[in-house]
Amino acid sequence: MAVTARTYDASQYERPSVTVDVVIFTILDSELKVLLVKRKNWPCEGMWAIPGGFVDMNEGLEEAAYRELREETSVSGQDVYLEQLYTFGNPGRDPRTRVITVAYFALVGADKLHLPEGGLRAASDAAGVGWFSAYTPPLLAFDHAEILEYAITRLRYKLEYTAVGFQLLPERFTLRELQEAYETVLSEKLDKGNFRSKLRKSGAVEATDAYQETGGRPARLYRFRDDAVAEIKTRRLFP
Amino acid sequence: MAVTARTYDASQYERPSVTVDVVIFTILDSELKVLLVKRKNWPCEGMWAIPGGFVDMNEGLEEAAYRELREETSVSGQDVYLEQLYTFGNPGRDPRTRVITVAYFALVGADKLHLPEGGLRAASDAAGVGWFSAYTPPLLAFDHAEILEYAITRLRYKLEYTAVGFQLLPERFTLRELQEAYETVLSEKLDKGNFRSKLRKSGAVEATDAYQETGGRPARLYRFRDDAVAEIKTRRLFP
DNA sequence: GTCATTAGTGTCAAAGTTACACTTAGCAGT
DNA sequence: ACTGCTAAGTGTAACTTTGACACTAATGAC
Repeated sequence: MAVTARTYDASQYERPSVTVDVVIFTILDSELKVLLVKRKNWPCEGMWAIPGGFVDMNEGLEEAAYRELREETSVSGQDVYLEQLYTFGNPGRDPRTRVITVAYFALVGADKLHLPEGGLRAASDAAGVGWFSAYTPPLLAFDHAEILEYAITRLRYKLEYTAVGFQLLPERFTLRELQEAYETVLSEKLDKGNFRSKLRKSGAVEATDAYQETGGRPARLYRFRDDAVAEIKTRRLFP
Repeated sequence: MAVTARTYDASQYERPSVTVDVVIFTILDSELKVLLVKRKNWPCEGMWAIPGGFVDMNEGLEEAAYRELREETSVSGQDVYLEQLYTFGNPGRDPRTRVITVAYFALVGADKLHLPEGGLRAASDAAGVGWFSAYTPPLLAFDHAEILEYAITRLRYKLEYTAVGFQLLPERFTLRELQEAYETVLSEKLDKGNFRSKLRKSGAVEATDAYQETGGRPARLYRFRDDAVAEIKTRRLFP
């Protein structure tokens, strides 16, 4: 920070705007979905965009990201995984003025979503909200396609090395559901036996005594053991 | 970016300042060193700080980081590894005004350094420059201790999974020097045989026909094969 | 009962990791 | 010129992880 710069009277310089954008992922219908909002105003009106907003003067960045998340999905802080992604600041990425955006990505369990569809906030710049397939999104405003791509790459990395995938599922889930979530995000088939034995060794989940109906033999429901996260974070969890 | 926020007339809001800070690492005397500057002015005058400066209105973030790097070390873009680290933006991290800083980290080969000591820039906020042990830095200004810690963590990660360690060494190096660089950064002893066989399999280096004197048998000098980087980046290089 | 379907476990070969011992090449002292 | 020291550089064998695949178990439909 401002250490070796020319001596600086802060008030006399033009300053960029700073926003946070939050790439919100969930899994619906066995697909990785991202939440997008439709722009109402110039520029890029009518196009879809990653939700975001200006950082208030007395608000931390993460705080702002949580606020956006709450405004968009009514999901509270405890129920999501939120992580800073990257900061995008090319001059010219927004035609109005210099805007630097700190992008976050969030994982929300489908069960946590009281879908915002129809329940749009009042004083909004958005003309609509919806979940879109993350791999085949509509044409996006500004440089948001780049941000989304970056978020997907990071999500895949995270999933391979940490236990963060649980955040995409309801609190209790079958191992098949978990495996499908991983397969969806990684776009890759995993071996059932190997997936399960690795999970067992990691100690990341514990069995509940409930079962879920399926087409065949009922599947045991599992729960994520959050006290195990710390360990797991360090070693690779899945192939 | 600014999508769902209240309708927004940019001119009427107060805006934060945005800076870039660059954590510059090198290896000197078998130690991981970080470049720090001594602050001349309030606040935190007399304390050491990570070099940084304000982002100009028409300048990209990475561009600004390269500029800082050049100003501080006279090292050009080709000779360094530079990567965005994290954005720190707690209100109150700078007592003067709201400052959001985009932190970068840089790896510079010791041979590239025309040391800035004595050759300080003129119109500077800094009263001194120096290389410090990254693990036992002096008391740092603002939240720079946190930034440094974060940078070290990231550097270690990077080193384990990519071939980025070469950036810390001169163009030609012995395998022992390379191993020592890794050991220094990871703070961990590595096995000579395993280190070498892994390197051989990876194809990351090629032998030159020069040798370097040592206490015993002379050591072959190697060169980094930059055409191999692309592949290596994806798989884990060292234990 | 049989069949279809999905849950869940076990095995084994191939690949990778780790610890450690060995050979090689230069230098210095006698 | 031999001996011993130092550091370069290679090899091997036990162990662990991985990946492919086959097998058994529990339920509903017929």
